[in-house]
Amino acid sequence: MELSKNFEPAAIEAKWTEHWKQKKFFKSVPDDRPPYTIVIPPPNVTGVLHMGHTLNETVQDILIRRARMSGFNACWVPGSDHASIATEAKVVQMLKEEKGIDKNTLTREEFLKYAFEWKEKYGGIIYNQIDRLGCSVDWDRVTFTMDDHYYKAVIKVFIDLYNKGLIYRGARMINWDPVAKTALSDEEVEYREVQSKLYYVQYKLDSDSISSDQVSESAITYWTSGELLAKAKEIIRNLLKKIKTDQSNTIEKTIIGSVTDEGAAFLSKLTGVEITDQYLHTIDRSSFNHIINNHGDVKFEEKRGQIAITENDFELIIDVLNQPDEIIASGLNKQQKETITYSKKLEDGIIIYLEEIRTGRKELMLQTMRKMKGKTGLESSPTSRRAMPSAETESFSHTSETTPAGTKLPKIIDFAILAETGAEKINSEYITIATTRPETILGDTAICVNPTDPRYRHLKGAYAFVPLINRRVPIIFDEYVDKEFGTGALKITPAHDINDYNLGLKYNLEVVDTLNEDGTLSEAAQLYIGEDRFDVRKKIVVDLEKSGNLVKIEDIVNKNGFSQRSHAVVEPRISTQWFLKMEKLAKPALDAVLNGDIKIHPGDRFMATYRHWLENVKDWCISRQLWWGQQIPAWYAPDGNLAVAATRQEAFEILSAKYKSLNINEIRQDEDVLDTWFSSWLWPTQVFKGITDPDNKDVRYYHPTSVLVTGQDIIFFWVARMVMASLEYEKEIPFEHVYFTGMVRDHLGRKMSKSLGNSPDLLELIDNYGADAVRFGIMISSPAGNDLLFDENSLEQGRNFNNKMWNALKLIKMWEGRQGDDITGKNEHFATQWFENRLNQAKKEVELMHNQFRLSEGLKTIYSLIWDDFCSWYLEWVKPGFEQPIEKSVYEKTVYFYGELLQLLHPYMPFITEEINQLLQEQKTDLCTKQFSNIEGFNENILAQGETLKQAVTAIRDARVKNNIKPKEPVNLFVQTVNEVDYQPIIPILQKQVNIDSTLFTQESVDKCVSILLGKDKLFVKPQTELDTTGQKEQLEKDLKHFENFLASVMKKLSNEKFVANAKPEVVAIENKKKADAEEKIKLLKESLDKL
RNA sequence: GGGAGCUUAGCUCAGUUGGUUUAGAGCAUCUGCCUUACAAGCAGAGGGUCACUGGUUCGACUCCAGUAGCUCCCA
Repeated sequence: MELSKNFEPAAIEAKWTEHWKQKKFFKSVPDDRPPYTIVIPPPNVTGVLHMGHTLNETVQDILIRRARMSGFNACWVPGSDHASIATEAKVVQMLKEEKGIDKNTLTREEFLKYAFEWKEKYGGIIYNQIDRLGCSVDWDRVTFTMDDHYYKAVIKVFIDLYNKGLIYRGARMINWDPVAKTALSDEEVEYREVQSKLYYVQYKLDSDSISSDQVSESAITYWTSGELLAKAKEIIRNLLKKIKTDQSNTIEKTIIGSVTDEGAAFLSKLTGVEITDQYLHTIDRSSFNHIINNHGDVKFEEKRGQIAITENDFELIIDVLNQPDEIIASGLNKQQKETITYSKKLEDGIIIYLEEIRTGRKELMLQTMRKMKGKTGLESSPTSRRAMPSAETESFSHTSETTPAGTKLPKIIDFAILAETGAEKINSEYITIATTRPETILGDTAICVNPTDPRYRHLKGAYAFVPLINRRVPIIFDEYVDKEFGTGALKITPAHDINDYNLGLKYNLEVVDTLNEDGTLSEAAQLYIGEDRFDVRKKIVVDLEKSGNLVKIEDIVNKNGFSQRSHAVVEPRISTQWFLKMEKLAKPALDAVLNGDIKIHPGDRFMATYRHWLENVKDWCISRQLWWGQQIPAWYAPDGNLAVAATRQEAFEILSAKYKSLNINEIRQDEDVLDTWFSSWLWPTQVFKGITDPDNKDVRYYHPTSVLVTGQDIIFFWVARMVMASLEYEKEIPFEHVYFTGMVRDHLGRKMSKSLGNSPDLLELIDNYGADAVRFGIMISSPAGNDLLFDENSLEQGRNFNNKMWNALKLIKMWEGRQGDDITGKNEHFATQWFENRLNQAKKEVELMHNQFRLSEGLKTIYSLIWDDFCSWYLEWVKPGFEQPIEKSVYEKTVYFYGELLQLLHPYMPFITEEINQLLQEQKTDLCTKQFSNIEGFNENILAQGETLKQAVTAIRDARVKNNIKPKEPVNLFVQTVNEVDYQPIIPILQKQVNIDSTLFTQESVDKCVSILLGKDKLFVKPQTELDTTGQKEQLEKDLKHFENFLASVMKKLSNEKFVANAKPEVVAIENKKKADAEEKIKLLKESLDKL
């Protein structure tokens, strides 16, 4: 048989795909074997596979193929989801462009007919791609989220959750896509930075509403004792957050302090309020642990719920305020104790002053000062003058009252909390707000300022007028407002901003919805009615300027929400939608992951994300104003009362109980459909019909599935919700493992996107490189969870690998016809023995990596096993001379080894391995179903001999190059070693590999040779021609230098008494051995140098 | 603004409880080879203050803290 020069994937891939299908290898039905199940994360039915999918499907195929070859009943369910918004948008566009039909002229039924036609036409693209990639899915189980049974399941779940009281209908602020004219879930909105303008607009104040005495007050911040307490807690908490290291429970503990009389007097003076509250710093449990762990000599005790720290470690404060802004003073205080006083400016203009009183640990203090060098004028003014914060600041001090009497004086911390003074001039005629969306001022119903903001303190109870429409709106005070942003005054538009909406609820503000569905202004806006929001923005700026309300315009970069589907700017909008209460569902879903029932890979990198989301879960808006999807099974009587039921008839029966005279045709079904994720969260269950046919044989066998492979970006959208759905409806987790793949980027690290044109076409890649090479390329550099920088170079590497394997096949096939008798004791026997051990070792490594989902490393191991160990070493070692026969047993072993290698690689590169396996020798079974045999042990000693052989070959080749000894010139070899036995088996191969005539063992150095240090042994290579020693001398000197440096570092360790005393004995022994070895090598090298 | 993570060779990444003969791989680079499986190859080589600053320790790429830069998620 003639084999082509290079491997040609195209025909071979088609052949095997067809063969596998015909044999139904990937069809799975429940049997006695343990199941291994994967459900594909359903891609969008009308989309195409991008590189992210490709990575995903490849990972799944590797897992499922390996499981199939390891005794499992492997089942991989393919399918796709209906992607309501994306698909509907595409169908609408197609109707318009291809048929000239406007969606509005169609009935729902007509539209759906077109949509299904579209799905039939384009839905196959994605399945074809999965097929071409070699994915071993069970095509008999392909599922689509709009299949009849699936549709019913979604409806059933909706009704069930409604009856459980978890689904409700309500008016809420939602994300509105004015182009698709539908609500979007939070996850379907993408935030992007855009260049925009910040408009400063002044609103005239209603002068009657401002009391005059308030205006005259100075701008100093006043706090009530309660406010001060809260503020202090917040500051300390924020500071301590920085040193929070573990995520254990956040039980709050009081750590230090209470106010002294002196401190209380100061606070009273500052606030004008009598201080009765205890002034406490709080700290959370994890910060506390951190301090305990990192300051070993911290002593603390609990007393009346307070813990007094009595440690004397300066570091604590450094940790808390790790970078003081300024050291104000240092020196001795009245009690002749060393003190250091420094300040830290915090947000909100608050300065915290701390005074450290040291009790004799001068050195530590100096050390700390050194740290602060450059930040302070400390060194030039080491005065003993006690710092007195200047005129406008005062300080007070206190000691911890919780320190038990008689104990060593604890550290004393002085502090003062001060308000920064010097606010802007008060304007009692106008209040100026800043906004990026001036068109929304028509919906303003309040202005909000921060209650601690001195600039607006005088406006309590005041009103202002909205420009152009003169609506009188109140000025309200809420902590929510950021004093730093804009003017510190915020206009409130409850109908068009989620935060404003919440404030509206809190302060009972009027809601004025100024927008229509399509993004034009409504009648409620009073002006610009019917005009687009962006046109109005331009116009209103002009009008505000004319009316004298526009103060200034600044450039600003801010984030806008865009619809993931239509890319329109999303409008927050009040709307009546259906919601699912998440809290009760979230709890068990969180527990399942926290208690380890579901294991996330890699490690727990994504645990925090999962947890964070489930602990802060919000109700899920599940309705969408579309036609493509499951229509909400809610039916309305003419007066708006509703019933939730699967059919019109059932709904009618419920409603007619209330309305005796109701006609069945009078009731009307809700127009909206359900969010696509509301169907895909049932995926692991309903692909086995678990919802529509509970407890059926399939779902009992396959569920919970083994592993879910998906991108980390849909932890919320999908992973968490599937856990909820399975726990609710199957009473068990949906999958045991979750494997997160990274994001695929281009080789410059940019996201793949259509607009950048950096997203390659999968089928084109397969055409160019072959599916195996694509799989190889995408896997070789994608450790779990890491982003993958996709580069066609790695596909090239895959293609080269294919050719390497192809050529190895050709070589072995050449030997097939020239098998000779076995010769006992012939040298090739070492090669087969060695490779057998090496193979077992590698198999073990690969198994280990698979168990840890380290697939990329598994592939690397196999790649190097095949290329380096098998092709570069083993085949060269057993290769017979030109036109010489090969021993029969060696040939057979070689064929066997190659078969084993192919099987090991098969899950990663299924096509070429099947093909070569088939060509290697006639096979009874196909590789894809061939079961792995048990892994046998390996002999370390033989592996070590193999290593010696490899090193000797490399070293002698290197010596030849460096000393200009031609490869064709035979040399003699002398080996100086105490382990002759280890050299005996490898010498024949060594001689053959580096063209050695004869080998002798020697006890002494040999003249006129190149000497090579190999471990503790010495090799002398004696050429026939005269030796040029300059190169060799250089090399020897270099080696000598290296070992001398090494010896020095070892000696440094060994001469350290503490090391010898504290380190484990075996570690010391190792160091001693290193020393002895190094000394010996240095001796050998010196000898060699002397000879020259 | 809040949270999570990353930083090791030109590039992409390993480095498994702190001690492995003073850090490994692939790609890229350089040198020599059209050697009878493979030039999409073979044989060699060079290249790293493990981001920075401190701390803990007899000992730190590894543990801790801070700083800087980058990324993602949430708002």
